Amino acid sequence: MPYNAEHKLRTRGRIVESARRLFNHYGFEQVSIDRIMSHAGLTRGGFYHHFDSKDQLYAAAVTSFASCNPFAAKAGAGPRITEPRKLARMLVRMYLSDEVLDDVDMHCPLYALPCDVARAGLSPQQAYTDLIRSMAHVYRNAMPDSRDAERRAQTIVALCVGGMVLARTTNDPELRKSLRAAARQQALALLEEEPA
Amino acid sequence: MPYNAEHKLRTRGRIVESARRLFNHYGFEQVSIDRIMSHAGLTRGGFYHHFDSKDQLYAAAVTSFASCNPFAAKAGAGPRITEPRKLARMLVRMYLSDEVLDDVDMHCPLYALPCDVARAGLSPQQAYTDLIRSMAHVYRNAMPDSRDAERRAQTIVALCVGGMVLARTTNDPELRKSLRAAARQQALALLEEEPA
DNA sequence: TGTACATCAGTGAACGCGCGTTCACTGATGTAC
DNA sequence: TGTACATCAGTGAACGCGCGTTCACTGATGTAC
Repeated sequence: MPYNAEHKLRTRGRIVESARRLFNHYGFEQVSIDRIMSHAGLTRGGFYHHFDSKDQLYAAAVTSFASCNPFAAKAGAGPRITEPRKLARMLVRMYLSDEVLDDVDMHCPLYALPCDVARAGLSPQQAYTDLIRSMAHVYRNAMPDSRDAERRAQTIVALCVGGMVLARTTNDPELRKSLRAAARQQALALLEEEPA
Repeated sequence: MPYNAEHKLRTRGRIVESARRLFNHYGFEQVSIDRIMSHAGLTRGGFYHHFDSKDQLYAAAVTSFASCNPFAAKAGAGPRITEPRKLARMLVRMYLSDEVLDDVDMHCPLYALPCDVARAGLSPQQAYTDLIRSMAHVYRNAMPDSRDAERRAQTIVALCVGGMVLARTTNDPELRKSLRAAARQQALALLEEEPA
């Protein structure tokens, strides 16, 4: 058998990673297979030894999105944060930061590809639902139990995603800043708020 | 002079309206000029008597949402609302309502097409910026002057858009409801809040 | 150990199709006389 | 009032390009002997 089994798998992984970054950046339709393959250091033709179609690659890329937390690498740099409220505060600040807005590779699928997913099949939608729930869970854990903790947690998620969607769509740098600042301030206030 | 001036304007309006609905439904790339023209009861060739390019049509479609606001027709059914705070409350409730979520023709471009615009040219981005500003303006007007009225207005916009983006992305009906309910409650609270 | 061979990951040219755009033309309209 | 005419909104065929996909080929690799 030529090449060991791992070799093909590693190449496949490179294609998916390349696709994930490019889709994030430019959207599904705007990125050609040729470009994805070149970006992965390969040529067009080999693509169909790994995937049946561009759609199938898309599903693989979305899955790889949701499974790997984009902030993990960054958060891992400093000391590990275990205190729930500290973690929640950091997540809000990071999510809406200039740093993340400017580095497309760290963009969250929730605001990077929401339209593509709304049109896509069921399995990406499930991955997105899980991602929303896991984000809300982090905020929920940062609050004392109360009747409306879940509502506040979901509000924070909406603020984070809404702030970033809007920042991405406008070309006015001042508005990009102030929209995220407004969302951040409100989200942090919701974390500190006394339980109802 | 053949045809009166109004005639061309009316045709143009039909094209824009057709584009607005189809773009909202299927996304910018997925809808061809041919399809837009057919949908408007015209043929492909005439398009360039009205627009220089598909991008320009896109910008016009986004702009048309703000001016010929689809909520207007719905709101127009009842008595005309002039009191700013009442208007703002109604806009929040309508924006995040089941009714609007289920009727794609009423979707706001801010959450229906955000990914398309991130890559698109300048004029669509400008149209989006204007739309964000005009929404914030409605909320701003509903509040007494204060140091942080603008911030609160922008927070409400982020909540509205974030809530709808997430609702569109998930396939869990309960989550679709609760995310919007959370965003709505917070947005309405911000409208009523005492100025800082 | 060395060599011949089979496998298949990867190559790059080519195909077909759809779409944005162009262009020569048509025919409905308002105007001039 | 009737007719000839100029305008230009709208038509539909055609063009060019890019992209998803196919395919015959290459050459690096592990295996058989």
